[in-house]
Amino acid sequence: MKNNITESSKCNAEDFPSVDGLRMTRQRSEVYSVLMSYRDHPTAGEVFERAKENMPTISLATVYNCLEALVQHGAVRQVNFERESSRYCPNLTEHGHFHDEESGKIIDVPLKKGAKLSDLLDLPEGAEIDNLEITLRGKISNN
Amino acid sequence: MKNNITESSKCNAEDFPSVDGLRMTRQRSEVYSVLMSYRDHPTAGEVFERAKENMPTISLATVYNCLEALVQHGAVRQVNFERESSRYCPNLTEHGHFHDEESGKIIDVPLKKGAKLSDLLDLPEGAEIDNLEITLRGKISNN
DNA sequence: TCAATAATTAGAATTATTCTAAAAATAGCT
DNA sequence: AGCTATTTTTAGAATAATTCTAATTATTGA
Ligand SMILES: [Mn+2]
Ligand SMILES: [Mn+2]
Ligand SMILES: [Zn+2]
Ligand SMILES: [Zn+2]
Repeated sequence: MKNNITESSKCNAEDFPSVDGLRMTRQRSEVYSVLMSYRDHPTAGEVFERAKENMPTISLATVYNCLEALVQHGAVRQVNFERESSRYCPNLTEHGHFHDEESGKIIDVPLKKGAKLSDLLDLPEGAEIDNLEITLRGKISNN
Repeated sequence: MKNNITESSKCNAEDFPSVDGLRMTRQRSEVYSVLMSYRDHPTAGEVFERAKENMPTISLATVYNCLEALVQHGAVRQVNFERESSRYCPNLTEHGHFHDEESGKIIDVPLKKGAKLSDLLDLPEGAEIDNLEITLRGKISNN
């Protein structure tokens, strides 16, 4: 029952009126609410399909523009798996992504609190990390 | 003076005659030696340019085919940065990649020996990891 | 030697994304 | 409110990395 969006738990664009220094147009608000409501990792095309339900006139170019604006303002994250189309993630906590090969699902993988990256990696001398991406692929053996 | 390929240290295709269960054609051998000689992270296009120096008739389609075969047989690794073209890595030890925003260079980041991924990540119950990709972007402050 | 299979090749096709340029919306004045 | 500058949206064209197609060439192994 985790992360299951019921009809009554769905949000509307007006529930997300502002993102820091970004002018909130109707389209940006709609795209943002699509991501905040269904908390999965849709592609731009999937965001487009969902956004059209509420706003049938929105264009794919605008969805790309809105996603870019939201990413640049740190409101959502862009995640990439191999060469597949980019996906967009509403979870702003530090986390990686596990791609389940069986179900195709993408699962957020939280970074353990207090864990330091430098415990795992031999970082280059003087490296200042602006961005970290951790991607896992595999299966979930449920028995 | 690390990882500097001098003229005399360059290798030729015949220095890499075999990769486990993969039929070693002239083209595959050439592509493989390009990767093993210059130990950086070239794109398919860059591999193509380098391979043509020794084998002017090789085609880009073949370079893509060879790279795919080498990746599938675990002889080289494919690495992706955001939506850029794929790059190919000859380093088979477990490591991540640091993309230096200033120089554009890609630096291998070794995993510390003995470090466990589960110390850093809250992996999903029963996750069997087939593939791990760690990508870092940032600057190197040298002072 | 001779089929069967696999690899290479040039060029066409695909597809996610970006670009272009015109229309619409918005913001900041007066 | 009107006016103007700026930003955003939009449809459709363009781009570019990669994959596909179908013909040719190379290799295997009976
Ligand atoms: Mn998938
Ligand atoms: Mn770069
Ligand atoms: Zn996520
Ligand atoms: Zn590498």
